[in-house]
Amino acid sequence: MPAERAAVKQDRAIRTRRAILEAAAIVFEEHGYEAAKLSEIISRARVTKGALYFHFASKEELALAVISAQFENAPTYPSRSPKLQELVDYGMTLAYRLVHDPLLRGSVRLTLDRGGWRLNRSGPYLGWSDLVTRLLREARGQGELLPHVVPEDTAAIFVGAYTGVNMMSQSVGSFDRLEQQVSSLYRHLMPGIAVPGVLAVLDMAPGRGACVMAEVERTAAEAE
Amino acid sequence: MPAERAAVKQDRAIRTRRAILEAAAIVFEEHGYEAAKLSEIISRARVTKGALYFHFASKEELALAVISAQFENAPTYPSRSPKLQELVDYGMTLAYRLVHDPLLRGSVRLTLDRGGWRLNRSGPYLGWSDLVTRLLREARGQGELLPHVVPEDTAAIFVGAYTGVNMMSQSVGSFDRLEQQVSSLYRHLMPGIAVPGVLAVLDMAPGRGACVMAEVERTAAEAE
Amino acid sequence: MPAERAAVKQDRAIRTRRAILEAAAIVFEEHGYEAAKLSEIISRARVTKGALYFHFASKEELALAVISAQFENAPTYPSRSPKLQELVDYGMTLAYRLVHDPLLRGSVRLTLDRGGWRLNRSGPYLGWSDLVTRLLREARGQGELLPHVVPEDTAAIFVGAYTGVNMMSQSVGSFDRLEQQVSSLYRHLMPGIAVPGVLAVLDMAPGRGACVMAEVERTAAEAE
Amino acid sequence: MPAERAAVKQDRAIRTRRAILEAAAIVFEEHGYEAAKLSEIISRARVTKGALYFHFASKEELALAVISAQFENAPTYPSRSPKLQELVDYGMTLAYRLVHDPLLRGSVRLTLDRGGWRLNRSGPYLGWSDLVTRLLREARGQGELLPHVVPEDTAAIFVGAYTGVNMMSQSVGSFDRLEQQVSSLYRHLMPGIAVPGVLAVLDMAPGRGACVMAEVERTAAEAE
DNA sequence: ACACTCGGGACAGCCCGTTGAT
DNA sequence: ATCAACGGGCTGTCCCGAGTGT
Repeated sequence: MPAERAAVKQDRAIRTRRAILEAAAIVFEEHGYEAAKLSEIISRARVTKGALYFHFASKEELALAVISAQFENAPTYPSRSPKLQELVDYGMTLAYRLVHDPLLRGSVRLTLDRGGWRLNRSGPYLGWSDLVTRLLREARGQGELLPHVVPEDTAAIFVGAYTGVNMMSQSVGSFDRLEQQVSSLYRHLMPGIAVPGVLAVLDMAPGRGACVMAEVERTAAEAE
Repeated sequence: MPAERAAVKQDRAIRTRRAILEAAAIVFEEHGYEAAKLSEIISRARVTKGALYFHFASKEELALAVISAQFENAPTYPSRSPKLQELVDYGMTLAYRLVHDPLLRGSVRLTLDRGGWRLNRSGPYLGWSDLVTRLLREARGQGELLPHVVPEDTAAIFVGAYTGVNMMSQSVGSFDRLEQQVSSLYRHLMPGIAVPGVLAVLDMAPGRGACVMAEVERTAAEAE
Repeated sequence: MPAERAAVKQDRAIRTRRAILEAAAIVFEEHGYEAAKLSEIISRARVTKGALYFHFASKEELALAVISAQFENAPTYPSRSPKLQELVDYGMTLAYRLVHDPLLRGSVRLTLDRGGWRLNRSGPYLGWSDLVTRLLREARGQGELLPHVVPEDTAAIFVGAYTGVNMMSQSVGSFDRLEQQVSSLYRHLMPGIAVPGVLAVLDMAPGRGACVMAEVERTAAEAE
Repeated sequence: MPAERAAVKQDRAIRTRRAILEAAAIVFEEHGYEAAKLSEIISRARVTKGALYFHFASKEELALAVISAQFENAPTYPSRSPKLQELVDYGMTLAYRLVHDPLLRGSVRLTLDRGGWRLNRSGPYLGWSDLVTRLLREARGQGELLPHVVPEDTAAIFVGAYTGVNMMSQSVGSFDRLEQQVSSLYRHLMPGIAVPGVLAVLDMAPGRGACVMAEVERTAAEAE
């Protein structure tokens, strides 16, 4: 049966592809795009150059594959009553995922390395800035923001600061503390953004990321 | 006069060295350490490989020279009455210098690329974190900080956020707006740090960097 | 059949590897290790640098491969009744092989260039000195040596003199006369080593090398 | 006084030249011509590149200067009654000088490295072979040689063997034993060359070199 | 379809032996 | 006798495709 045969073949192929992708993510994350060597990737993935070349036509394509692999399992977050809580949830969840998913880390590193921020608007990637801007606009509509806040500007600060904290965390090596640092970042930024009433009810604890992820998975399981 | 002769000789050499350094800073800033090619540096500096090798023994040494070149003309800031104003001044001045000094930009990029944050503590460089921590401690001594602020943690957030905003600014290309964005960052962070009385008197305007630099140069000229 | 698959692929690879090895031997022999240029080797072997890099990771590894390639087809000599005849046979055969095998010449040149004599004791190579010493000890046991001969010392002289004659022969360019010169060396040295009775029956003629080699190959063919 | 000043200058210049020459000899001896680096020579001689190029126009000229520096203080040996004793004296003296004069060692190494044996006939260098051949011819004229000896052939063996023993001695590191090994070489070769009557009276002891050198210097001092 | 061995060019960085401006 | 600059060229090795097998 051709279908079955194809399935069998794809099975092994998929495992190989997955191994290459993960190894690539790690190496890209560690050295950046240019400094990453294919040879290290293949030795880490226990495959030969031929295998890699079969799945990915070039180094660049491999990098793009790493970047876009993340979107396949990106979670969708539930709505929250103070809209700003969604903003917090997004950041905390991202921190949680960054700590646990090397592929996502590689993806982020590549995104920062190559072409910088502009390219992120293109492709399937909508851009954090746009997302944050939208959330802030909605929060503004519900009267959660202090009067002087301009959504676009604050979004830019937000994204920049988040990225910087993430980078620093990785560089310092205290990567396991990323969630705490992101939490701390929120606590530093929110007083300048949110009205007191909202600020008081926001949950910005370090464990928030894990909490939300668990909830998301639970609802996903129920839906099925 | 031997001194004069040496001066004459060093004159051209120093110009060459300077040219190499600036070209290197630009290229390093643009591509990062690994991806930067010596050939581009020398073509941009209008020198030959031999000239480069005469002044710098290796690519790494060149990078280190770019990094440390910044400390030679680092300004010293005057004390301020609200201690937090010094923190603002430091950041705003840095932003001002980043915009106007390509060498400094290259230095920062290299500092982020190579070895990350840890290495900065070694050498003559005390590390931004340490500096910020010190300033915060002094501010705490003068009752300028909100009670829940922990200097070390806040310093980490500060440095990370600043770096991220800087990076994003460069990537987006709207580098001329860096001072405004840094100013914006301060306005977002300070409400979570400073007591209201101090917050009201802090000058965090985008022009603050240029203002302080002018003052520094004026006093330097007077001292001489 | 996996063996066959490997054989097919290796076939071309082996030819390439062989070509590189021989070209390298010639170039190394001509210029010595340091002065030898990889570019000359690859142009002489009609391969590209990629091919070379696939088979040998570095210039040094290539040199080591040339050195050790000689041991793979080193012949084993039959025992002789006057033990000293074996000593003669060894030297004459070596001369014969040196004339006809460029790989062996390269190997010898490299052995002399790099690290000198000491390194040869390590690895699979026991060292000419040890071999000669052993043969002399056996000859002593059979009463073939003059009383004042000390095996170790004589072996050192032997090896040194042999090497020097070989070198000179190559340098002068009259390399085709190597066998005659080695023969002459033996005729000069043996009277100071062997007892008259043995000296009279030793075959030290220039053709001895070819003669022994033919015998060795004949027995090898029979064994198979 | 200009003459005196000039003399002073020459004095320093000569010392510099001498220092360069000795450093070059050591480096050339250690690495051979191609592998020797000018940078190592100048650092060892404590001079700058400019100084080197003031005295020697190129690396090759420096090498040639090292080679020919040896002839300036080459001793002239007295005649001996058995002519073969002169041959021994020549070799033993050379061994003595090799051990004590790094410049001579460098010269020999260069002579072997570059162009090999042929070039030695050209230039001011007459060639060991010719010298040995002449001595042997004279010995033949006085009936000191065994009947089957052919001066040219024996000279070739002699020179080759001597060179080889020297090389080996240096490689092994037991360079202090060179005189003993050369002595041993003579003892091995002479029985195949000299008639018994002469062989009995030849002085081939290891101390012979020092002995002859002392004699030479004594007569040189007397002549003056 | 999937995988691997083998080979192809192209530079990058390094560093070396050399000359001009003084 | 110096400092500064030159440009050639070597080794390493990287990213890739052609050819072959399972």
